[in-house]
Amino acid sequence: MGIPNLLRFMKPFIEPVHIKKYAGQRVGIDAYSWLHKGAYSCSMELCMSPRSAGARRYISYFMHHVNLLRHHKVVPVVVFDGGSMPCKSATDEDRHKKRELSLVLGKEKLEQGNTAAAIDLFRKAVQITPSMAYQLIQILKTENVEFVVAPYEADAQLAYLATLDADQGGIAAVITEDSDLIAYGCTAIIFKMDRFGNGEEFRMEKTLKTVKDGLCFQDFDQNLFTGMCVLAGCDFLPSVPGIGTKRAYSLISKHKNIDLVLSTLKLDKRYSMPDDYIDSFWKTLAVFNHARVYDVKSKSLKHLKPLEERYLNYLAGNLDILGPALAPSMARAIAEGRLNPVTMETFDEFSRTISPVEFIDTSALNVASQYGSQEILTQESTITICSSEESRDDIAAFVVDDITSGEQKCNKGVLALGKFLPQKHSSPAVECKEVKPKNTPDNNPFKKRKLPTDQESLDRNGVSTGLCWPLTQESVASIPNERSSKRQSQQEAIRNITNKNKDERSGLLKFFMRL
DNA sequence: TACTATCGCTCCT
DNA sequence: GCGATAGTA
Repeated sequence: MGIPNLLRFMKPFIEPVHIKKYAGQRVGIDAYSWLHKGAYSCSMELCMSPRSAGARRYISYFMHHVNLLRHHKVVPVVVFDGGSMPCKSATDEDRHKKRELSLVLGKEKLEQGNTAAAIDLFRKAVQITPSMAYQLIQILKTENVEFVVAPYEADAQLAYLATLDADQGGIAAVITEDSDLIAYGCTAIIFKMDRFGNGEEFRMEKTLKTVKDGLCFQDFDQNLFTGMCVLAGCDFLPSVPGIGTKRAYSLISKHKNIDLVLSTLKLDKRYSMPDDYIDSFWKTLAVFNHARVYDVKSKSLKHLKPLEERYLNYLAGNLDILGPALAPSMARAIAEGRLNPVTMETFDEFSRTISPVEFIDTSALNVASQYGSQEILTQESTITICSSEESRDDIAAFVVDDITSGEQKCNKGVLALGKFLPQKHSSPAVECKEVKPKNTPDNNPFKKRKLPTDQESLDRNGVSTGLCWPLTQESVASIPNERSSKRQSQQEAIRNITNKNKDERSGLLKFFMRL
């Protein structure tokens, strides 16, 4: 997903960093990145028994990283994606079917005793659901970790927070795996952060100043830079075939004017630019520049950057392409994690809060007994609960894994998280009612990373992870909306087969024109 | 030759 | 996302 190849292209401007560099500062986290990685470690449980303790290991993964940050005196600010409308485009169905297929095949392999193959398939079937995000939010609340649910894209929200001062709720950098943050003009981004806090840092300001490896962005401003990204292809608009990061850079570098680049490209016989490409291009650029975000201070929706007059004219006053405005009370309820942005239902009506005790009790201890050991994460350390004979009902044996030194020390005493110690009578795995799918209005513009489409998918926490706009069915079909460009091309192949006559971009035009 | 497109593999414990 | 490689202007 994001801009294909952008990270590789920007490699000369990306430097190693350790999270401790941001000690004393606030750093934003793209929740999806860590949820996704965490879910990888328990994909089988999420598929086979989503309500089991093991299926919540993704929370352990997430909290380990949160506590790593806190250990280094970094203040984490977790940002979640908003939801999406229930659009049933062909691509969604394809994607959904693929996941279903992976699930079915995975179960088959498991029955046949081929666990390795089954796990491989379960990894392809697993998805991040609103329920998973909500359960994480409960833990974040009890751990006093600041979080916000973006009205639409988490990326835009993070880029916005990066423009604010810390006393306004701003952040000094963003931790993500998504190259879109670069296109949004985010000032400092940490990619590929590992469990020790090592990552790779991109700084926009530095990039626009430095000349390196034959790349020079000195004549670029933020708009040209974002234009280059859009030109290279993004989730909202595929690139003109044959144009990737390098040619996009060359074109912008040569003309230093987007209008000129587009008209040159249109006249270039080597490429075939769709008729509506230029129109779509400007609207996509408008999204990257002015997406709707939530402002914590004023508790209302704002634009990432104030709207320029030319866009106002261009969009003819219709700003819904940036995501429709929401009533402040609703925007706030979503941002604070009280309202499911997919269904617009109150979470509390349907989901039960999981207390940290229950969480650790089930996910750490039960898993420990099943798998040998389980990590519990505190602000200071990673504590491994062992399922050895030493473990008793009331006090578990644990190993403190010092985050800084990497040393393992056997320890049976002081636990910063005394409350996480198991209760004498371990409670059964928490039953969490899933959010019921409800008839959601078609104009619900949310992102569809977490959209349950039927009861079956709910039962296994299944949802798709694509991007979704307030689109008509046909327009949705035209937008590549997967995180991976591979899937994107697969979808396109399928789409071409299932609907040969459809110009894949006509839908996007309809989308823009409809609004 | 330079670049884009595509494939298979890897993320997790 | 990465590296390797196939395809193309």
